[in-house]
Amino acid sequence: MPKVSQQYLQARSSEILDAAVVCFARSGFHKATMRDIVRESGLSAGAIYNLFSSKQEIIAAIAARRHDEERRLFEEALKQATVAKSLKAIRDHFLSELNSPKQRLRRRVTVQLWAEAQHDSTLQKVARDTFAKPHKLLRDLLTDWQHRGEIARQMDADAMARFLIAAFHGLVLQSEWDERLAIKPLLDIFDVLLVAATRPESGQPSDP
Amino acid sequence: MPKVSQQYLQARSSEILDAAVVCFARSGFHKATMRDIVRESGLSAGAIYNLFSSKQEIIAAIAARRHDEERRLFEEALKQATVAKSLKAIRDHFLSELNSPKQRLRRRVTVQLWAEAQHDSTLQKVARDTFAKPHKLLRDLLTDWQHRGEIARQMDADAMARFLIAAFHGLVLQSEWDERLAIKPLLDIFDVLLVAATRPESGQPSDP
Amino acid sequence: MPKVSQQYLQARSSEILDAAVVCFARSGFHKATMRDIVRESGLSAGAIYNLFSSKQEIIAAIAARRHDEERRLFEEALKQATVAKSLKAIRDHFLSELNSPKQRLRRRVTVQLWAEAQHDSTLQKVARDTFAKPHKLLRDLLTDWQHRGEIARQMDADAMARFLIAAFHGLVLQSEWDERLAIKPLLDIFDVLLVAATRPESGQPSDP
Amino acid sequence: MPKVSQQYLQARSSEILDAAVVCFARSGFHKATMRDIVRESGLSAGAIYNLFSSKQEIIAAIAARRHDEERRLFEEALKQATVAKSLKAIRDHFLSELNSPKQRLRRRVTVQLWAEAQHDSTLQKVARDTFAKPHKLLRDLLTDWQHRGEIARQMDADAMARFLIAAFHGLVLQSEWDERLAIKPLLDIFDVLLVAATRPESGQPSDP
DNA sequence: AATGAATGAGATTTCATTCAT
DNA sequence: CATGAATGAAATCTCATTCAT
Repeated sequence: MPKVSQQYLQARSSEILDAAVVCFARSGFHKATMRDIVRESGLSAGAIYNLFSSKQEIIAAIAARRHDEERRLFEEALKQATVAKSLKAIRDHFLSELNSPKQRLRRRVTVQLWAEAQHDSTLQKVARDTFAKPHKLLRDLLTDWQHRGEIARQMDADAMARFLIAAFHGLVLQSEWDERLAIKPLLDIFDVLLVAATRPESGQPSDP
Repeated sequence: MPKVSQQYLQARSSEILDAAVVCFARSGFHKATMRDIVRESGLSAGAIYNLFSSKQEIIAAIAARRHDEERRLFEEALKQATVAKSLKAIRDHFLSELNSPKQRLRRRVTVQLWAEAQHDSTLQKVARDTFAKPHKLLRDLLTDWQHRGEIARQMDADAMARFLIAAFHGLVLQSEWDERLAIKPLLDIFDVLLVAATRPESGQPSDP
Repeated sequence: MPKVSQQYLQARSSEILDAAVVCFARSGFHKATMRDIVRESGLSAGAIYNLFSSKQEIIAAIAARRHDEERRLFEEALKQATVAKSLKAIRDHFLSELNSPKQRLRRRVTVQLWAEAQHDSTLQKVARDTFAKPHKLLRDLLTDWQHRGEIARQMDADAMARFLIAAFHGLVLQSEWDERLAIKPLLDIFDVLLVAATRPESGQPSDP
Repeated sequence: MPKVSQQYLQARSSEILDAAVVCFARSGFHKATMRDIVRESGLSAGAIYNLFSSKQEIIAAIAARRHDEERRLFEEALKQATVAKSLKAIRDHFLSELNSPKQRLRRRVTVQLWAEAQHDSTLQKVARDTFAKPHKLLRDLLTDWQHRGEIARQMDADAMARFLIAAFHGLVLQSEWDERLAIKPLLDIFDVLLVAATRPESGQPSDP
C-alpha cells in the first residue's frame, strides 16, 4: 500500500515546478532562492527536497516539462490533413504564444534555460533535444512537401527548418524587449518565406 | 595631468573585460567568481575594483562593448554602394560569425546577457538598444529598397527586419547546440527570403 | 504552532548577545569580527544570521537590552517608600556597579555605544532614550521633593538630574582608566551635592 | 640644509589632523577611510604617509593634541589670582564649550577616543593622562582651599575633583544627545556643589 | 512524512598601506 | 619628495542542503 498515491506526488511536483517558474521568471535562476520557492509553493524545504534532490534538478524538471510540451505540440500539428495545414498550425502556435501574457513566465524561463544549459550537461542535452526533435519533424514535413513536388527540390529542407525555428526563438527574445510586439505582420513574413519556397525558380537564389 | 594616461586605463579595462568574458563563457555569470576573473586577468582584486565598482558593472561593460561593436558593424555595412551589397555584408557578417571559433566565447556570453537582462534594468536597456538600432537600420534599408521599387511595396519592412534579426539570434543558439552548423545552406535560405520579397505576387523580378 | 518555542528563540538570542558583548568588550565593535562572535557563541554563522540580520543589528539589540535594564532599574528604585530612599537606591546602584568586575564588560560596551551612536541613527535613538527616561524619572523625583518643601524651590530639578547622570556617565569612563576606583568617597560627594540642595540660602535643614 | 622647514612640516601635519577630525567626526574612526582623509585634506596618500605612519598614528596624534590643549587650558586657569577665580575659569571653559558649534567636531571625536582607547594601549595612556593631569591640578586646587580653611577639611578633594570632571565628561555626551542643552542651570548646579563644600557642616553628609 | 533551524563553505567587496614612476 | 594605482588579506553575509524532532 503506497503511502501516498502516485497521482498525489505528481500533482505535488507540478505545484512545486509552477512555484519555481514564478520565482525564476521573477528573479532568475540564481537570484531566486530555495527559500523563495518554499514561500511561493507554500510547502516546506523538506517537502520539496523529498521530491527534487536539488535546485538544479528542479530546473532540469522544468526543462523536461517544456520539452514534453513542445513535442506534444508538434505531434498535434502533424495530425493535420495536409502539409500546408500542419505548417500553418505550427506557425500559429508559435507566433500567437509570443504575446500571450499567460505564457510570459514560460518565455522568460526559456531564455534562462538557454543560458543555463551552457554550463549544465543535463540541461544541455534537454535543450539540444528540445530543438532537435521539432527540427527533425519540421524538416521531414518540408521534405515530404518536396517529394510531392509542391516545393522546389533544391531547397535545403534542413536549413529551412533551422531557419524557421531560429526565427521563432529570436522572436521570443524580441517579445521580452518589446511588450507589444505586432504578430500579424510576422505571420505574413512567415508566409512569404513559405510561398517563396514553393516557387521552384526561387530555389536558385539571385545575388541580392 | 593624470598619472596614467586615459589610453592606459582603457587598455587595462579592456584586458579585464577580456578576462571576464573568458570566465563567464566558461562558467556563466554566476558560477564565475571575482576570484576567477582576478586569476584570469593576472591583476589583483583591488586593481579590478578601481575600474569597475562591482561584478554587475563588469557585465554591463561587456554588454556596452557588444552594443558598440554591433553598431559599428552595421554602420560599416551601410557604407556599401548598393542596398543589395549592404544586405549581403550584413548577412555575411552574421552567418560567418556563427561558427567562427574566435567568436565562440562572445556568442556564449551574448546568450547569458539575454537571460541576465531580464533582471537588471541597466542590461535591459542595453539589450533593447542593441536590438533596436540594427533593427531600425535594417528596416530603413528595406524601406529604401521599397521606395526604389526594387521590392514589393506590400512587404512590411519592419516585420521583415525583425524576422531576419530574430533568425540571426536563433542561429546563435543553434551554434551552441550544434558545433558544426553548416553555414552555406543558411546563406541560401537567407537569400530565398529576400528574393521572395522581391518577387511579389505581381511577379516583377527584382534586381539580380 | 511554531516548531521551537518563543522562549527558546529568546534564550538563543540572549546567548548570542552575551557572546557578542564578550567579543565587543575584548576588541571593540569594529575589530571584533562576526567570526569571533560565531566562535564565542559556539553557534554557526547562519544560526546567528537567522536571528539578527546584520552585525549592526546585534549592536542595536545590545543597546536595546541595556535600555530595558536601565529602565527596569529605575522603576525598581522608585518603588521605595520615600524619595530619599529612592535616591539612595539609585546612587547605590550606579556607584556600586562601577567597580563590579561582573559589570566590567557591560561598561566597556556602553562606552563604545556612545561612540557608535554618533553614526547610526537607530543607536542614536536608543542612546537618547536610555538617557531621557532616567533623566525624566530623576527630575520628577527631585521635583516631587521640592513640592514637599524638603528641597529648595529655586533648585533646577532638570539641571540637577542632568548633572547627576552626567557624573555617573563620567565615572564609567574613570572606572576604565582606573581599575581600583574608590567608591566610598564618591558616595559621600554625591550626598554632599544632595544635602547642599536641601540647604538653600534660607538655611532650612533638610529631612535627615 | 633641511629640505623643508620644520615649520612647514608642522603646518602640514596640522592640516592633516584637521582634515582627519572632520572625517572622523562625520563618519567615525572606522567608517572614515584614508581615502576620505586624502580627499578632505587635498593631499595625496603618500604625502600623508610621509608624516604619519598609519591611520592609528593619526588618531594618536589627534589624542595627543587634545591632551596638550587640555593641559594648557588648566594651566591658564590656575594663573588666576584666587582659587575661587580659577575654579570659575575652569567651570566657564568646560560648560561654555559644551554647546559651541565650533567645538562640536572636537567633542564628537573625544567620545570616539574614549571608545578607541579601550583597545589601543597608546591611546589608553594618553586618555589616562588627559584625565589624570587635570584631575591632579583640580584636586590640588581644592586641597589648597582646604588648607586655607575655606572649605571643609573632611571633604575628599580627590573625589570631588573626580566627580566634577566626571560631570564635565558626562555633559559632553548629553550635548551629543540634546543639541540645545541649556548651560545656565548647569552653571548654577556647579556653584551649588562648590558652595556646599565651603560649608563645613556639609562635610558630614546626612542620609538622603 | 513534514518541518524549518542549523550548517559552513564560499562569494563579493573594502581599504590601509606601499612603491614605481 | 609627491603621486595614486596596485595590492591582497580579511570582513560580512548568503543560501543550498541536511536532519533531529
